[in-house]
Amino acid sequence: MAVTIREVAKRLHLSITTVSRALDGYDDVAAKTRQRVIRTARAMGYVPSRAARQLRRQRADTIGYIIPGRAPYFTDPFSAEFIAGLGDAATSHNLDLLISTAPPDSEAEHHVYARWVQSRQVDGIVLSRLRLKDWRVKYLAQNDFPLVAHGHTQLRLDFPYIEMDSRTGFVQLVKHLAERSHRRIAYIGAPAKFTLQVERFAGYQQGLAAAGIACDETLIAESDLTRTGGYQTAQRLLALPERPTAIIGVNDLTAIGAMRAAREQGLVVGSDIAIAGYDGTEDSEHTDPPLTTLKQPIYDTAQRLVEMLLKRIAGEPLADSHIILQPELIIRESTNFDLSS
Amino acid sequence: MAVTIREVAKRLHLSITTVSRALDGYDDVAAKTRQRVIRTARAMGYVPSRAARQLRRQRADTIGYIIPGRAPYFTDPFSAEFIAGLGDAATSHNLDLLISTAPPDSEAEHHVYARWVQSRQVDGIVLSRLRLKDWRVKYLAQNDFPLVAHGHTQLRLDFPYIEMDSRTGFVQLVKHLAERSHRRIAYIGAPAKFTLQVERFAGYQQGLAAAGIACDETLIAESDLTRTGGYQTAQRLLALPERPTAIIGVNDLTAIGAMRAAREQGLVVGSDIAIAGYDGTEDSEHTDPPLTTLKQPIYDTAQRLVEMLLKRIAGEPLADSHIILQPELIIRESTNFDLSS
DNA sequence: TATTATACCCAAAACGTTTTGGAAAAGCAA
DNA sequence: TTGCTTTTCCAAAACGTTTTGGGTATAATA
Repeated sequence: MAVTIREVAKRLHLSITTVSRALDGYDDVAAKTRQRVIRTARAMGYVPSRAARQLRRQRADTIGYIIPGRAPYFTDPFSAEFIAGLGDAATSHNLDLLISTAPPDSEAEHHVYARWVQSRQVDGIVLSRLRLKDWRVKYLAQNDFPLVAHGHTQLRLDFPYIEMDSRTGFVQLVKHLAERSHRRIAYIGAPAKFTLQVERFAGYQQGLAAAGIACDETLIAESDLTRTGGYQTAQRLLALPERPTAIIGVNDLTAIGAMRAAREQGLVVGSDIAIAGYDGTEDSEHTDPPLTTLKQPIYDTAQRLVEMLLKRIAGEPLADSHIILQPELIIRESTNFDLSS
Repeated sequence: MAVTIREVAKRLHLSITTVSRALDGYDDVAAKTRQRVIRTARAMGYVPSRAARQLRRQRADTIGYIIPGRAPYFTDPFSAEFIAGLGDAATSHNLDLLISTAPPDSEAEHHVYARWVQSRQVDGIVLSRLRLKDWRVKYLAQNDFPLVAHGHTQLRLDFPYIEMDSRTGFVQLVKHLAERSHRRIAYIGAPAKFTLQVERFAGYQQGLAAAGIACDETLIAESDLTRTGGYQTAQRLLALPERPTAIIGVNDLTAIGAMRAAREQGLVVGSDIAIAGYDGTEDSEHTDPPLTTLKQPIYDTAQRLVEMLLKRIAGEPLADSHIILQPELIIRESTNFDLSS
């Protein structure tokens, strides 16, 4: 059985109050006593019971994050990198990170959030992949529960977030392609309920308009943010009577799937067809050819979000609660050629 | 403020004992009363305080898993898929999953494990990427703390695990290559402290021996399980006076990095050179060409591990505490050609 | 010397559950 | 009616902390 503060106190012939306060660094305990306490506590391997502390302090020192889990989405590098960022930030602030899985908008998702909020086992929640009308935001705001998000919603609710200006990013990307003589630029998107889809798609359209290219409905397709989804959707696009000369994926995974589809049609990516993605995950560096992408700082964003969340939990004001970052256009061989040459 | 059991009791003019027992399904409360309790509890949005329950019950209903975090490793698909499996299994058993990050064998890693064990905030721990002399296993076993692992160690300690027979897998893989006329088969491994490296490397050597190929030291290199590591290491191997005709990566990421290096040398993977990996993550399907790999059921393994862990925690006997699975050799175009033709 | 300030320590309450060990009420048998 | 079960409920203890509100020496001041 683990050692409790009572045993430490007994060993030292002190009250548990004094032991507690010595360890917490209060100044109403003699320096000498504090030393004794700290030493024996360590020697005895004393670590406060998390549950007891949580109960008394009424906070959990834990933040929560929910990933889609397996079906219908599969784990993607975005989540992995995001979790790494959250985890490292949590560790460095002496927090714990609680993870759960639930498919977006499922019954299970409602359950998990409700449980976490009501049972007070997390002090705050990090959201990603926001949806236009995100019930999670509504729910958490309603319960006055601390949240921060990667991305925003269409709701009239104020909450701290970090967001990529992916619209502008996609405008740049389309421009880049148009400058290389592409006119038939396809777009493989995500379900329309995701904010990221709306933003990126708007950028795509704006980019087309800026380049004076009419928007061709047949070149617009929806997929599910996975490699396999991108692959299947691209197959359809490439089977069109007049196939696109460029494909933009809503994320890198989609683009990677599209590259495979193109190869299987006997097309050489980087000369017959251009393909680009979004995210700038490590994958994109190692594809054949390396993938042009819009890079967002996933890991760092996760870290910053944790810091924002901590401030929100502590009730401190946020210097800047709506942070907008520019993704970086990384041009690689998958698009870096002129179609007409 | 969240609603407590006391408020529910007051509303119903019952004792908190009765409310508690009604909700927990004891049979010493009248059916009618139970209905009333359940209904109002739900109506009031009552959820038991996790901390209070943990404190009283002396268990956390939480399992822990620690990932490397960012440096020096980067998030890889293995972790992502493993976490998805753990998370889904945890959810379906009404558990929580606590995640932390710490670089292998670091000071921080010791800290996290010690804290989790001593503060009783998790009931059990899942380990992956075991090391030959894994201090974590020693430490947990010493403290009689429930653990399950993906892989084993060289220590004389008994604990439940699921393990891949990756040795046999690599033997098959080498055989596959040898049958296609390869004699210069390189191997890019991981640091020797990992069990997986020892096993897979042994399989590589055994496979060479079986094919009557002398082991050439210059074709053996160590990397760090990342794409970038595989890329850099492969560059060195390909710069040898007599370059290898096949490269086996200790995992898919390494192989993916190697593919890139090969392409950059102007080699065509799948005809000039063969490259294969291990893991069978989704990445491997979409590379160019698709990557030959040894597939292991990461997601399912994680799920099964959680179930084993739960039994260990409950003190129930395990029907089978050392499970050994065969990886499946998936032959794709990256190796499926004969060198001499 | 008497008073006050300072330094150090502690008992008890509280956090919100679950569990123990009955007690009261109701039903049944004699 | 009396005694015995059975059913239904509950008071109080316990889990291990932190925090509140003093209390008791010792030192400083008058």
